[in-house]
This record gives sequence, structure tokens and C-alpha cells, in this order.
Amino acid sequence: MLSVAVVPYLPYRPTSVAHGRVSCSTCSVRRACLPHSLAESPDVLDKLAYARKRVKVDDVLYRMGSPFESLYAVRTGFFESRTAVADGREQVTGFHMPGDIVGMDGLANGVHAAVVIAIAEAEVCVIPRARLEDQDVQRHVHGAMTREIGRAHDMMLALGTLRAEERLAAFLVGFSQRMRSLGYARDDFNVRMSRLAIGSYLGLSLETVCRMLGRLRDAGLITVKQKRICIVDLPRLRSVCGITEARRKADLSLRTREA
Amino acid sequence: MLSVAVVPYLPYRPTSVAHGRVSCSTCSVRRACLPHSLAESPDVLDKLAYARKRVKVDDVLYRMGSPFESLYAVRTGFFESRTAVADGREQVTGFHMPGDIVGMDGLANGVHAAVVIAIAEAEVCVIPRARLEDQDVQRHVHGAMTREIGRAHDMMLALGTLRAEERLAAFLVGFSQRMRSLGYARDDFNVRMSRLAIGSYLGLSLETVCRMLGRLRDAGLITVKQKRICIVDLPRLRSVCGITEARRKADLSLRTREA
DNA sequence: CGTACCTTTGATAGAGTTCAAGAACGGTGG
DNA sequence: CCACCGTTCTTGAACTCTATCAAAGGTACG
Repeated sequence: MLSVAVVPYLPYRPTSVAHGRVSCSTCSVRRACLPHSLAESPDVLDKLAYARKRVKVDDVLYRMGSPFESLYAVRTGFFESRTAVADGREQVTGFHMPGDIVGMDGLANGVHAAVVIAIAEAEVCVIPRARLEDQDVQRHVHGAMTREIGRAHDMMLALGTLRAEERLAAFLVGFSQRMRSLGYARDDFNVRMSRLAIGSYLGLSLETVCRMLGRLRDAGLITVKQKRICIVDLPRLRSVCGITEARRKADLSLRTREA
Repeated sequence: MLSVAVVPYLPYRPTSVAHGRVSCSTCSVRRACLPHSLAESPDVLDKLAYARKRVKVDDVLYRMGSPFESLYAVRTGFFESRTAVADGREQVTGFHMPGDIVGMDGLANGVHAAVVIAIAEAEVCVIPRARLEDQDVQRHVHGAMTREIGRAHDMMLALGTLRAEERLAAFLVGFSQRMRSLGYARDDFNVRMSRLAIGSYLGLSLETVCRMLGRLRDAGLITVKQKRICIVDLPRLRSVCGITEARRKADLSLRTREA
């Protein structure tokens, strides 16, 4: 059983700190982090930048129940967010990569509904709540929110209608897309998260994740070697998961042009 | 099989119309529709109001694939939204009651990802895209979006971790809360949607919905007579679904005070 | 009043979970 | 460098939950 202690309403202890004003204009993930329109004007960028924060592996960015203080733009590293139901069961509700904005689960109630943990050495930009008043920042956050709504709906769809194999295929395709949009290879990557985390995210047991990976491997769509996964036949992998053609296209239009 | 024809990129034909400027200040669902802070100033309200639109049962508010033109605030009636995956499978992704804002699935890509159908004679307020530029409107929509993110995350949790009986219990509890927040009885109501729609929404077959309703009935938690459902033992029903205590409280704080 | 749709309930089958044990990997210390 | 340990991954077998198939009531509505 996973054991992430839930300590509601406790101010998160600063994990590792590197505070001080910084600029987004030099950020490596600027393009991914900001809409192109904003990326042009440096003065807008600097409104976003406030402070950076380092988070070590397995350290907590914020806890479930802690008051909402700020959003975080992931600069480097990798996060995982979990939410819990009453009896201790909990689910991974998202993986967050450079360019993502994290913390929106606290917007609705002023209290975070999830706990966010670094699963790779990470650095984030802090966007304090007060800064959300700003017009340009708000527009930016607004965009992140619409994308989050879309992502959540896709997830509902996957959890509600897709079968284990399809969910996993969809997960891999999505992961591949995001990796590529960050400039990494899209057909050969390390999934940092454990089978347990993937399973939780997809509403499956970790054993099923293994089995379905095995099935996809046997079908010649991927190769699997522990955390390293290579996509051998992306088109066929796409055809496995029942992602809407229209939606997929729309998704791609958010990224750079298809190769 | 459900058969909602998917006609992408076709401008929706106006269903039933009652256009012309109207005012929110006289709207019966004003309290539910608008944050209290905004509800005070009538001039702000009038910025939101633009036109009304009547939608008859089984008529489409907007179609999947149609370009995003506006958001809709539900005044009266009841809607159901569905999204599809490639092979024709589709899922109910939401039920919308008076006070809800509908159409946010079109914000991300400028194209609607869902089709929204009236399941009860309905009337909506149209909020054209241009109007979203306005500060106050934006703030209002922002609130609706945060709530939508929260709702979607709850749904992911339910679909990912809860079992059939728990999902149904959670659904009933949530429905009960929303009914009460609209001023209806919370322990005796008509679910307008079919078992098929409920099942789709919860990722279950319609037969399972029936069976689980039967089980809850046999346990003395509810009574069921076709579409009419009475909640006999709300506390116990709550204990069945694994909703976080903290989250439930937070949820309630959005409504009027607990009786 | 009959037809079509929705709901309920039963029987069967299948997908995925759970339990269990072994294998592969990564880190640590001798 | 190697052996050891804990963790994570993989695979098998039995079981559970839910879907699917099927048929019989109900209800709504023309």
C-alpha cells in the first residue's frame, strides 16, 4: 500500500530553496511553457517569473489539504500528483513534465485536493496567487486551465470506455507526443514512473500494466526493458487506442508540425 | 447502440430561438449562476446576458466538431454531454443543470469536443466568445472552469478507484447535493436521465446500474421506482461511496449552509 | 390498445484483480 | 569487483466483478 501521509492544512515545509527574482526569458522550456504570443514580449515574461524552487526526488511540492498559495510552472524534472478517497485508497491523477503548470487543483476551493511529488530532480517557477490578478498572467493560466479540462475529459473517456490494452496504448502515445514536444525522441524513452503509478493513473493494477505491455510487445508494437520503452510501430499503436481522429489532430495542432 | 450522428465542422442549425437582449438580474438561477460578489451589481450582470435560446428535448445545443462560438449558462432544463472515441463508442461526460456553464469543451482547441443535448425542455443564456474578453465575465468563467477541473478530477477518481456500487452511491449523493442547491428536495427526486446514460457516465453497463440500484435499495439506503429515486439514509449512502471527508466539506462550502 | 422504449432480473462468460512466487535491477558495503 | 539486499518488474493460477446475452415486466405515447 502506498503511504503518503495526509496532513491537512499544514503549511508545506519548504523543501529545497533557491529563491530570488528570475527571468523566464532565459528559460529552456519557454516555448513549451508559454504561448507563442506571450513569448515574444520579455516584460510579460518577467511578470510570471518570481522565484524558483528546487525539489528533490520524492519530495513534496505541496500537500493535500494545504492552502492554495501559488501555481508552479515546471522548468525541469518530473512530477506526479495523487488524490485520495476516504478509506486510504488513492490515485495518481497526473504526471507533470517541463512546461506544465501545476497546482490548479487548489484553485476551486483554495485548498489543494492533491499532493504533488517529484519523481525526478526538479525545478519549478513559483507563480504566487497575487500574481494571478495580472491580465497577461491570467490569460496564460487560462490557457493552461482549458488544456487541463481537455486532458481531464480525455482521461474520463479513457477510464470509462477503453479497455486495459487500449488505455495503455493511449498512455504511451500521449507520453510519446509530450516527449517529442519537449525535444526528446518520441520512440525511445524512459518512463520514470513505476508500473504501480502508471496502473493507478490508468485505473489498472500494476500486474495488468505488465501484462498489457507484454501483449503490446508480443504484437511487435513496442519493446520493453524495465523502464525503457521503445515504440516500434507508432501508427499501429495509435490504431490500438480508440482516440478520435479529429481530437488527435487537434491535439497535434498544439505542437509543432507533424514530421 | 446510441446513435448521435457526428457531423464535424458543420455550423449548428439554430434549434429554437428567442434572441434579443435579456437581463440576468431577473433570472431565477442568478444565485446559482453567479458568484455572490458579482450578483450584487446589475450592470455586471447585464454584460453576461446577451441572448437566450430555447432547446427542446433531444435537440442539440452544439455538436461535436462545431467551431467554438460561445458558452452557455443553463437557465432552465437539463443537458447531457457526450464525447466519442474513434470506433463509435461514446461516453456521457456530464449532466448539466440550471446554473451550470456549458461549452468549455470548446475552449482548448476552438472546436467542440462534445455534443450537448437537452434531456428536458431547456433555456440557456448565450455568452458569445467576444464577451469573454470582459474582465468580470472572465472572472466568472474562470470560477466555472476551476469547478469543472475539480469535477473532472473527482470523476477520474471515481472511474479509476471506485467500484460499481460506490460509483453509483457517489453519483446519487452528488446529484442530491446539486438538486438541493437548486432548491429542490434532496432526498426525493426524478433522475431525468436513462439508466443507459447513467451507466455511460459512470463507466458501467446499464444492467449494472440497475443491479446496484437494487442492491442499495435492498440495503435500505434508497427506494427506486423507475426514474423516481428517494434517498432514505443519506449518511449511510455517503459512507458507501469513498468520498473524502475533507473534499465533501469543501464541496458543501460552495453551496448554502448545511441544514 | 398496441408499439416502442426503458427497466428489471437471471444466467453465462470474459476481463481484470488478487494472491503468489520467481526474476531483474540498482544500490550498498565488504 | 563481487555479493547481498530491497525494490520493482514479470509471469502464472484462482477468483471476483462486471459485461454480455436473454427474456420478461413496466411505462409512455401515439
